[in-house]
Amino acid sequence: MTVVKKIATFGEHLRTLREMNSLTLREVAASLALDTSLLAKIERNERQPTRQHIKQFADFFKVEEKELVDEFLSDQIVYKILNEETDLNILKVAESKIKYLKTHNG
Amino acid sequence: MTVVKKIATFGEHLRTLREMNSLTLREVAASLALDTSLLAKIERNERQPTRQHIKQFADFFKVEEKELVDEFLSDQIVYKILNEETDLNILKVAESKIKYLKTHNG
DNA sequence: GATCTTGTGGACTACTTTTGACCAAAAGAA
DNA sequence: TTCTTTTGGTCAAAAGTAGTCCACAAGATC
Repeated sequence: MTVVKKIATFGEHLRTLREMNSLTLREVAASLALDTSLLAKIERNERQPTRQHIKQFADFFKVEEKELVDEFLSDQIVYKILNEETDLNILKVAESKIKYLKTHNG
Repeated sequence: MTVVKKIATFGEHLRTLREMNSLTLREVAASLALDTSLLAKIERNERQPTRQHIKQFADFFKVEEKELVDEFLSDQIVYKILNEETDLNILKVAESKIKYLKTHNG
């Protein structure tokens, strides 16, 4: 039986990728010309990665960029919902708005 | 048969409320002690309303505050998705993350 | 045409938030 | 202890946003 770690955030995902490759923060940071501390903060979700960062991570760890982008964007949505203390219903509202816009605007 | 206008954004909703009451931007702005231009921008989604604004609008137009808040928050999500050119799938990802967090954290 | 009203929108300032760098210190391994 | 890894605080700079002010365009009315 394989244990699959449930990954909840972009940062955790990133950290998991790094650990799966047995690399240290310093090593990865050096490879990508990033400040070690910045990378650490991104892994702890204390700083947001830029689009450029995400692309770098995807290239470096050989994963799909879209996979990381979606992880990042969904985090943003999660954060907003938890933070504003609303409920999951707004996801439905958002979904229908998007469908409406897509059929009526282009 | 009643024609129901499909409202897609917070701003449009707000404008519709105003027009249903046959009021001008200046009138509403004066009542709420807002700059007319700012109110116009909010109706056109060029400025984001604050929580306080939303409360004022709800009181003034006698609608549920939560209704307006949800409209506003869902707009934010819609904007993010359309803007980042991802797909509806991230709503699913976000939903499962939230459910996961709620069952595992509190 | 002159005037009034309504909504629009540019330009600007002030304010808030966020980033990324730097460095010190904690934590962990050997 | 010593070396390495990770964490965390601080801060200047950059980026983003709000709200104000003013001028203008379109439309209505006289």
